Amino acid sequence: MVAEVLVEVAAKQISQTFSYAVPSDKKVEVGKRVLVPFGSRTVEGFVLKMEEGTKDFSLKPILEVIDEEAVLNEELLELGTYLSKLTMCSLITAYQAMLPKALKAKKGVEIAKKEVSYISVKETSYLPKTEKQKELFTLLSLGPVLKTELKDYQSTVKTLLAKDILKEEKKEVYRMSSEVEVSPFKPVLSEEQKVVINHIAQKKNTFAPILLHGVTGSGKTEVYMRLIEEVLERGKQAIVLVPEISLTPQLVDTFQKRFGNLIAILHSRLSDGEKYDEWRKIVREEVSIVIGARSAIFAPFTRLGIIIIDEEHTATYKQENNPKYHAVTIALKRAKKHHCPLVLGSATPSLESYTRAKLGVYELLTMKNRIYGSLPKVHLVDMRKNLKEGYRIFSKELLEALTSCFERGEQAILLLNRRGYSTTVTCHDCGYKVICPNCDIPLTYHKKINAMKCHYCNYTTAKPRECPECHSKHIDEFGLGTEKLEEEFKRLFPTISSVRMDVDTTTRKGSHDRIIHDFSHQKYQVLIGTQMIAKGLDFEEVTLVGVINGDASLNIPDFRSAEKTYSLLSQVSGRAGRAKKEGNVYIQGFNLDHYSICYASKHDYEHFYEEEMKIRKTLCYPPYRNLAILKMISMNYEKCLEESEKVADFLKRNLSSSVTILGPTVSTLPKYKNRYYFQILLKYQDSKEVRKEISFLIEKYRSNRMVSLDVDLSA
DNA sequence: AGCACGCCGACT
DNA sequence: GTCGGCGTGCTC
Repeated sequence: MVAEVLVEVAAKQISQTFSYAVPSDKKVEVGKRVLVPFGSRTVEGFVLKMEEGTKDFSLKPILEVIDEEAVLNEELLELGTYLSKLTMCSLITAYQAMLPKALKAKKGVEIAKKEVSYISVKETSYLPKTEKQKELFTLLSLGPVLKTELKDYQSTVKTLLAKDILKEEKKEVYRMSSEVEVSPFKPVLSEEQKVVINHIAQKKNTFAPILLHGVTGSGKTEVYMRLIEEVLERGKQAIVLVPEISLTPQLVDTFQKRFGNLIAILHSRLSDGEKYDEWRKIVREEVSIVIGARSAIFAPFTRLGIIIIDEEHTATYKQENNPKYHAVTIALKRAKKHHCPLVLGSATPSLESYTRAKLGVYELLTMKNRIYGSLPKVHLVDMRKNLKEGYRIFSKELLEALTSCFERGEQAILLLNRRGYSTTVTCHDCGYKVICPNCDIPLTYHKKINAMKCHYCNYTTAKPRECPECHSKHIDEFGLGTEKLEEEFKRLFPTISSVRMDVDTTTRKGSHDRIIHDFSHQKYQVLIGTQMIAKGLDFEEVTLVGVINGDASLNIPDFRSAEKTYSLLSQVSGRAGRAKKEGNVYIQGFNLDHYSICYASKHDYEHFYEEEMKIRKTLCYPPYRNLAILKMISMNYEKCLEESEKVADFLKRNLSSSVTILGPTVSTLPKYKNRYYFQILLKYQDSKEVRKEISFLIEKYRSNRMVSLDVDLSA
């Protein structure tokens, strides 16, 4: 037998397999990982094919089979080829991206099953001799006991084990076996929910992509759960994607109360061992539901009955490193394969999805009303006016609203999408700004650690006492971050308890959960945070949301900045007044006339969509055109620019005039970790010629050590 | 990606 | 004359 092996070597290399002889004593199978000699070293790889016969006796043999069971089943093998073609990455990169770390083909990564030992009596006729032995046998009389629970009898156990009177049995345990209590309670469905559920349930065993446009608080989670119940009844399985699961512990909680331990959970905050265990629960079909972030779309279920993508518009569904795929694209592929519905849920659908729904590519289902009460009232607060009156961080309006909110004993959320204490450290006299030596962007001052940090590469350095340029002592912090906002809040409301949630306060595992748990149990009256507090949280007692610098996100140079602003404001507004009490939202800013803010304040998605689509059309941006971003990366600035120009020239010469080629220009992040970034933007309709030329370029730059080329086809 | 092979500059 | 610089190309 000959096995075709895709070796783990060369992330850049094209998808080429190598043939190896299969030793007769080894259980080589397609989809398993094997160890093979490769050049002068030994590498891991995936078996992709098995063929009869060995004409070529010069073939090297497979050295070792790593897996007992294949890690890539037939569907995943096929999905990998799709992924590599879609994103123009190598096949090996595709497969590695689909698997948890423990199952990737990579040497040095060894993550084992977790086992515990149970002690039980083997020789029942044995009569305990000592006092210690008698005690031990009483403990064991009820059945096997965990070895770790017999610490006081360690030596006794050891002796009796050696004498073959006791026996030790190892049992595999999952690192995340949470005993959850299933609650039989199910809420009464609203009319809207019933319509949606019935409609989607009819689509069983059919490929049916559906956009579920439901306002915040309209009860999408309950819809998902009812649909899944129906799927499980038919013996099928479900994948639920959420933006970042550690930020949505409430959704996980709700699901666990309904489905108990039928759920596997996959997200970035799990340890490698935990991910491995969750993955195996799926493979062994011990669970029927997966809730997870982006990569959970590759969960190896074989009888998928539904795929649900919550908060479909979220940017985290797009992977930013290779392979640069969008989870929705993969979901469509899998739903088609399994003949099942794909539900994309959002209060603020992406323009791409909404357009597809309008064109009939997706079916559009709408939920316009909240289960309880109505949408909150949104107040736009002009900070120019407030500044003149001496209100700097908190406006007069927001201060009054906060005061009365606290008087009523209700909770509030304050959003500022900027972490740290201040945005920059600047010299008053010469204007010098402290920048990151690796990324050339201003460093952010963090008061708690009394240091400045780069928010991109995490470079940290002490704050200078004087200006490094002109030696003036007047060097100080400018701008506002959550750390300072919290400090200012505490100064203004010394008796009100508050908690801050951003990257800096949630580095430890479980700290998200703790903050959210404590806030929902009224331990704090105010939650202050960055955008991570905007999504999916459901706090009944929150009646007030304040957004500081609500227009700041409009200034980022991204064609989606208006869309992101609209959705961020809608999402965070949606946190207010989710129970019976009325909610109020205050959005502070300097540029509140912008249509994204106006329409967000009126909860008017339809008009926002129309307005934004006009701009996308004029500027030839998605969904009217496809985008490809080519990035040239090098440590050497001149070389980087030079090669970028060559690439742009090449594209201009070889692509038809229907493709718009912009650049090269410096990237949105011109320097990162000491590497320079130039980019070329392609706007096109037909992807065939674009893909052809880009694949030529990828091949060309594959071996270039000076400059590397990075391609994003799903921007 | 590694790692060898290979062809040119500064040294014991 | 050698040691080592890193450019080029191959790995079943």
